[in-house]
Amino acid sequence: MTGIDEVARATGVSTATVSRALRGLPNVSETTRAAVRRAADELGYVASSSASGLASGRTLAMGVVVPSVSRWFYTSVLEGVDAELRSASYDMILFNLGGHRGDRERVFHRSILRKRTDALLALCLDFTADERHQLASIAHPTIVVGGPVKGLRSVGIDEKGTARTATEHLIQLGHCDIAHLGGEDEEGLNKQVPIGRLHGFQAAMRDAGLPVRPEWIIPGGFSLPESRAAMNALLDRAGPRPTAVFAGSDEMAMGAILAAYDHGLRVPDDLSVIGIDNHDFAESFGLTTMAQDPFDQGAVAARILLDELGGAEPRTRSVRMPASLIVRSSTAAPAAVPALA
Amino acid sequence: MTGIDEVARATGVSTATVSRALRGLPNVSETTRAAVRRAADELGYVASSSASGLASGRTLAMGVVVPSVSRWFYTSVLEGVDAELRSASYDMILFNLGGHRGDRERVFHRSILRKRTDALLALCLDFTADERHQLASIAHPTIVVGGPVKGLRSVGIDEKGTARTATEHLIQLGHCDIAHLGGEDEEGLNKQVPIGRLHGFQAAMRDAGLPVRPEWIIPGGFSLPESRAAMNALLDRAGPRPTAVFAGSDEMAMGAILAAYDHGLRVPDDLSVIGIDNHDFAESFGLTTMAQDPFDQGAVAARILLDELGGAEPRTRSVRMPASLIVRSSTAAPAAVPALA
DNA sequence: TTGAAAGCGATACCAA
DNA sequence: TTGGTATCGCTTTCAA
Repeated sequence: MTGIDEVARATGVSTATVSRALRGLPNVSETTRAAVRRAADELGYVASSSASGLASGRTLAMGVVVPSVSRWFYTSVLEGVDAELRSASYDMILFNLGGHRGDRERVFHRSILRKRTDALLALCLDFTADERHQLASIAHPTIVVGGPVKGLRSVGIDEKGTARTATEHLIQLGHCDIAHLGGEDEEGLNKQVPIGRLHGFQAAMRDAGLPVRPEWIIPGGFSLPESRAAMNALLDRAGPRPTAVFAGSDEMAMGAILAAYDHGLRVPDDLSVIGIDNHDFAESFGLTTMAQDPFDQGAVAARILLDELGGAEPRTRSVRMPASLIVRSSTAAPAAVPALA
Repeated sequence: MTGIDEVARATGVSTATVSRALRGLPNVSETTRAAVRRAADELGYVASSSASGLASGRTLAMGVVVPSVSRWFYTSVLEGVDAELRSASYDMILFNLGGHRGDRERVFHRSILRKRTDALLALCLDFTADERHQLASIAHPTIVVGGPVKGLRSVGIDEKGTARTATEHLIQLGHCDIAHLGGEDEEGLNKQVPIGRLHGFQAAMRDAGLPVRPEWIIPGGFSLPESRAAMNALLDRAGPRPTAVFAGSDEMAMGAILAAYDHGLRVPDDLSVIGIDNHDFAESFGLTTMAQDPFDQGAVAARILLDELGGAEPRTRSVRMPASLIVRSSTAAPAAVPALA
């Protein structure tokens, strides 16, 4: 592998100058810089990340911690983070918790402390006191996407407000019997997200003077199959059925739609369904939803970290990103009751 | 940040011994090792990856190149790779090409040469001659998942054979008018995958003496929305309609199912649909499919690289992984024609 | 604008 | 089994 001294030799300058020239630092004559660049290209020289990391104290890599990589929201954020890192020539080190409980330790103890990364971006995680302490002690810029998280700034939508708007959409259409498909999330993930959505639902119902039936608040695990099963179970029960469902995510909403089909119900005629996300499949399903843009959220979060690594003043406040209603064909006024709007 | 010499001082041994003790190398008395471990824990010491990388020449990180992170197959492979890396205490550096054309250069020139990684695992990529040369010149263990790729070993299913089996399933049910929803992939991705599947389809049709109508071979871009649109276009056309569709992936198959619904067709009564993958949603869609296990494929590929990094003999041959038919409710005999089976 | 030389924090060889 | 020390390849003062 070509080393810096070979480039220096080829150019007739010192290694110090080569280093400066290649990194675009000032105080290098343009002629020298050009010569160095050419030589480096010809020799195929690229600085070793270990060596420069050791010498400079910066790895030019960002750690990204994800709960899993198989959910639309996470991968979309990842794409956004990636786009931003790319533009800054930063590499991404991906820590996938993927249900492996004990693995958090790997991230917090081994990797961060190993100085493999310059900063850390976490998705939808909740941190233990110990972990938060760990993070603080390293003076590593850190941020969370899909918050909020106690003691850390985050980037994300207003969970409660978004859920409220979704629910109000159904109420305005004239629905009174509304179920909520919620996302009971796994241990260690940020429970504030599903909880915020539940609270928004309850608040909207309360404000409209509508009853919230406990048995109509069912867990969908943020997944289509689980939601479909849960919704089917609800529809199987004797007694009155809801005329609408507010699902805490589009994937769950799709599960609800399929469950409606399973029961021979038409959407939106017999059952209205609204979700949150604007998932890639939402349009295909004709799904009315509260659209958010996780790509953007990831990009914004990454940009904040990069700016701070670049010397910018740390921003302490969280960033609230927008969410907006997109009406498609999965919601309509209930069959018997005329719309109020 | 705690350094190795602080641990050495605290323990009363040399840094050399600390290094050996912590890495589990032989020739360290158990008493010493225990003492060192304890001191390291107390001080919160973890070796700097830059420093050890520089000194040892190994980064304990693997580069993983993905075309994008928003397709089920890729993320599933990623989970498998991750599981294997985790067990070996390797970190994952994720290079997401994500449609950013020029970005391949980043991977092949900057990152690999920068020695940020010890090995490289690529998903469904096709390499240019230059890139292949680049890879070879670094003596970096490399492998591809979702091949085959000229000049590189790969891990993947028998594309053609799998497609043939899928098509034969439809033929055995009595279908003669079969369309193929194919995956015209993007530039730079491995075209062998969609091409292999197309060839398998054609071969099965030919062997059965069935005609292949060019206008019934339509591109679905490996995506649900695109496939739904393409399928809708096909169903819109005047003239005879196919009674069955072989989709090159489950996501495309789902698009076909939704298109059938768009046209008021019932599945499987009016249209049978089969896919490839056994996607997370396949069961919910009642989709008959050729199941493959990308998680496993990723794990196997990662294991091969890790073994070689551990000193194992390089394996030169590609690995063929299994795929098997799962019959669900999206396929049945055509309405008019009785099943042959 | 450039060069010389001192680290950065581990690893690995050679002695002991 | 352990310690001393050269070394990995670059960055970064400090001088020139």
